Amino acid sequence: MTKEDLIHQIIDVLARAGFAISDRCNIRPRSFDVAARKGEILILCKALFNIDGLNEETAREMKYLAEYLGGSAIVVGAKTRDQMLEDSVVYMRYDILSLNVQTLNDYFNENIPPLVSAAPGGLYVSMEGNTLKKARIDKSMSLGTLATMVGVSRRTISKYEEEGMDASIDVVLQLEDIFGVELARPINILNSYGSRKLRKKTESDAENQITPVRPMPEDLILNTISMLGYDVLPTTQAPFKAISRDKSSVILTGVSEFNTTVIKRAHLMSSISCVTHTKSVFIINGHSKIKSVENTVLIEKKELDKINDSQELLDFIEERKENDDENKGVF
Amino acid sequence: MTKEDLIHQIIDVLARAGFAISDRCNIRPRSFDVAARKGEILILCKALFNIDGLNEETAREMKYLAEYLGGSAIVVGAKTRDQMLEDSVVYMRYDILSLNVQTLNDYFNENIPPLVSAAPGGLYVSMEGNTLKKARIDKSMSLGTLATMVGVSRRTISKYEEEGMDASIDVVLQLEDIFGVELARPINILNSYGSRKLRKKTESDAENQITPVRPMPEDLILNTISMLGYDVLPTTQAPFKAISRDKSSVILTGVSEFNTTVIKRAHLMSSISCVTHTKSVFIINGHSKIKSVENTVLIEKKELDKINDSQELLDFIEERKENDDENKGVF
DNA sequence: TGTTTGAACATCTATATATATGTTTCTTTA
DNA sequence: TAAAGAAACATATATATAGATGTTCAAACA
Repeated sequence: MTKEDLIHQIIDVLARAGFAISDRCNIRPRSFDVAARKGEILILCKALFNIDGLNEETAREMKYLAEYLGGSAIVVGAKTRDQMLEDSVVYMRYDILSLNVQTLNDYFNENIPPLVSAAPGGLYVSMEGNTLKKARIDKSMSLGTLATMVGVSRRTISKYEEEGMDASIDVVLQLEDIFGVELARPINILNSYGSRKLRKKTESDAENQITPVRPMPEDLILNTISMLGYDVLPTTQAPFKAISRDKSSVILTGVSEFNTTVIKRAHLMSSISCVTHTKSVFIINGHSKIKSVENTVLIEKKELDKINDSQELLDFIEERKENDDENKGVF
Repeated sequence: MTKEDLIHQIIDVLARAGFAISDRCNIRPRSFDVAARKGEILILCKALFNIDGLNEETAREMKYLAEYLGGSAIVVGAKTRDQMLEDSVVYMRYDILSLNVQTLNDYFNENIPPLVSAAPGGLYVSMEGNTLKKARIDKSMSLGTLATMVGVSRRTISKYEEEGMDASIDVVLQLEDIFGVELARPINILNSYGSRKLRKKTESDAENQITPVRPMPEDLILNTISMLGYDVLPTTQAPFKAISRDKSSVILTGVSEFNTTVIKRAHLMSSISCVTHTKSVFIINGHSKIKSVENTVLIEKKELDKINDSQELLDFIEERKENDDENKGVF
């Protein structure tokens, strides 16, 4: 089968589904091969015998055109690397959904959407987490019991339920068998959100818009520092909570209650601040038993609230550091 | 060798190179393991026995921290998948440069930068294109001759010279042998621009800033349309030059001289515009022998210049289409 | 100070992608 | 209209990455 045959098959499938189909795009440079419309549905379709032949620039252009024309970009092909594309499986190429003619036909003429997507590691099925959880609880089954039954870890079942992980095909079949309900989430060819990663990003964006995150006490403190005239750059995986900077200085900024780990963190921050040539401050939400750890200055929230601008903060830091040096010496 | 051993070795290497080294970061969540400074150089370093263990979020955080602290993020490890990391080779993991301890030591203590990078397809070396071209021309050798000598295609040699492609190791060795000059471009661990793809993007950005692209006649015509009040979205791989849209309509917009392919293009645009529910216009830079092709309206640049706003353009299109329908009928 | 919880790592597997190039097909030029 | 030139395609190869999970070690909790 050549690309030529492919195009004829694609046109045949879409025509039978009632699509109006444009002439073939034979002009170079080209991205898609045909456009097709049925009602509100517009498809820009590229045919490639080997879907790996799609190149990045072409993919970008197809997405771009689809966006501005209000349609969907897809690739229809026959093989990838050394194997044929499987029926009912979708593949992603530069974030463009790719499938074979049979799967296209099932979708538009038989009303059977694909259920399986190819991803690094193999073929996976996306499940309805709520349905699974409900079914499991209805049968009063624990995570552990179910996990053992289908041969995966407890953590994995838990992730299926919160839709944080796709499952392999045999696991889904077993689960559907156990509960007698459909769990597989059909894949919409027309508005594909691409990979799970992109899907997650899109979803969390949507969630953020709906339910504004309730600010934590620590965020309020960072906000206070920001009010003093600092750029506050929050971190998620560092020994400090943020990097605060203004024109003249950069400050590693820790924030927390006073607990046993504060001193450990403050030590580490001191060490890092020496190397990074920054200042180091730890804001304590509540009472602090000590005033500084090496060159990390500990400031209680009450004290911070009395400070009005960045210069006052710098003065406060310098003063406390000097006093402490006199009292305790440098470690 | 464990991660523990690795960290000690890294610290040893950096200490011998005269770096000041921070305490180890043992606190969770963590991204980097140690920070190290020497003069203006600041390194955030993570140790991983298997560099594949780096996860995306950690990589993002390391780049973020490095950027705001004015330093470089690197991963030092020992293996990837089932093989050891090779000496003098750098690997990319989520766009963070990764290497083994030996390569790190060569760089900072022996002043030997790595030359080879791992990429899909194998190991590659980046060459100085100008040096190669100069050497080849000095020996008055043609692309074809040289290509045959090292066993690659003419096109490939050409791409090496314009630095659009990296070469495999044996090719570089042969070339250096033939010309007796060093061609390999040393890799800077500290400001790595990541993959070739990223590098190209950065370079072309820089070029665009320095030498503003001279506008082509076709761009000027698109500009004219933009002046009429349209959003003009240029395309690079479509049978039309742009999609122009305002509040009420979307227009597939072709632009070129009048030549033999114009009619072919206009036909295709007509077909696509039917399917995409858009209008279709072809601006002719010069004289046009015909006024329309199916529902694609051909407009000479002179005519376009007389039009003052988007409504006038729409009227013009409708009028010409109707006239033509009467004269020639719909194809 | 144990105990529990969860992050970090190492590891396995199969897919996705970048480099490289020969062949085919379209476009342009003489 | 034929020849030259340029895309597009198919394909080979090895790396990069996502899903999945057991083990280890640090944090949080009682």
